Amino acid sequence: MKVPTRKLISLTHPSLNLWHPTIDSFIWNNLIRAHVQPTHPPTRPAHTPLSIFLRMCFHAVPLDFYTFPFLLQSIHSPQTLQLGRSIHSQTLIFGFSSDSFVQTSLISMYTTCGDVGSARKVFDEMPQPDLPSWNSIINANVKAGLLSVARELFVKMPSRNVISWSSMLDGYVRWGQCEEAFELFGQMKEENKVMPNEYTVSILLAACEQLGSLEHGKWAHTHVYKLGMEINVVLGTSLIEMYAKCGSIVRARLVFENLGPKRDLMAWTAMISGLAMHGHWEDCLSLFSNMVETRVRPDDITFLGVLSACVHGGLVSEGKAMFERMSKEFGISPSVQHYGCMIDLYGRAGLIDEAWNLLNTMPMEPDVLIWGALLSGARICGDIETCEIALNKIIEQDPTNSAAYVLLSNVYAKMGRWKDARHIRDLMETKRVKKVPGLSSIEVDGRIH
DNA sequence: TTAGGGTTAG
Repeated sequence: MKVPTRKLISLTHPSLNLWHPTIDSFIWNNLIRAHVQPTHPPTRPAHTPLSIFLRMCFHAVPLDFYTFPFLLQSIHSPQTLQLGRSIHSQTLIFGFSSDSFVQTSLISMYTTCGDVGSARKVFDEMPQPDLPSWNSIINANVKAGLLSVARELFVKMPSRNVISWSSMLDGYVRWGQCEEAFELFGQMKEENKVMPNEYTVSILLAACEQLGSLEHGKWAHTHVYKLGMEINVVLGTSLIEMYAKCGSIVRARLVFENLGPKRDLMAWTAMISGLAMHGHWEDCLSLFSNMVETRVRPDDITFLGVLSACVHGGLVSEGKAMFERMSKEFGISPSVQHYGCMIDLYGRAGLIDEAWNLLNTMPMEPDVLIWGALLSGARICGDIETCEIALNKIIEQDPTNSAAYVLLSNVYAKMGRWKDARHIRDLMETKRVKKVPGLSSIEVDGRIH
């Protein structure tokens, strides 16, 4: 049946006042879809999926079975949960609530909003859930860490495909139960009904990475060949990561080289971070240059790798240059971690003034790691005043950090400030007595300052 | 010509 077309009322929607005389559901659905996907570079569009949907209703364009799955894709954070609920009720009003595509979209919407309970309600109301719905509800429980519920559903489902197995495996790996993951993978192979794919192996590699076990990693890698899989960029990135984290930078590099022109931002970044992790700062920096030459744009994570290589190599001027290029050349505003790297870099080089200068320009509140980096720099070059300030900040932000109390008390002793030293010792005693969670740090801070 | 489950860097 042909969907009837509707005239667009131009006045109500200036920028949708296309010269087309008619616009039908198909176009409206795709207009919604187009607005769900983020644009490059990010813009502030004049319309949102919701506003388009509302106008669609206003113009009495008939909704169809595609409309809600698209619209629901725009709800993907806990902040938008209320809106998601309203859309859910609209599916009931418009009579699409018993469509399995709409229902699965609702389950996944509630999952991304962190509301497993509602996801489960939708699922439980389905008389005959199909495979995507089962997979979707398993995924909801996996994301929420409800592994036993996920497993229960996994066992109960009438049929399983590779996604079902991968989701369950992912749950175990995600929540640190790697042994269970390997066991389940064994079961998957034993049953031999469903073949593992690139997704499955990626998850398995994440498990190896978590265990830091090169043996497991090599074993998983052999599966890639046994299964006749092509190493795509995602799988390649997982392999690079795994080898780097399991201690074999040589194997990581080999995988990286074999990826050839398929290399994307993720693959480059994994290799760059791996080299940084292994202290190969020269290779790391030259790889970064290659990346830029290849016209792959680095992002904030890439720079974390590059900067940490500079920290480990003690490359102050290179680090400084990279830090500047990051915002000037690539438009990436440094995060607290980037500042942390730089302050660490300056600190280790004994450039406490430089570290202070940078710290003072930070647009965000320096965190414990920043103060910690400044502290270790100050300790190296014996800048006792900076030590005192940093330690007070650390205690202020992390009142349970007993090492900081001891250090601060020592600092005061060294400065001859015996009263202050005593005071910090007392404070620590008090803290030990009142080791009750919820005792606010303000009490402690109040006495320090 | 449009739709719903799973993977990668910290």
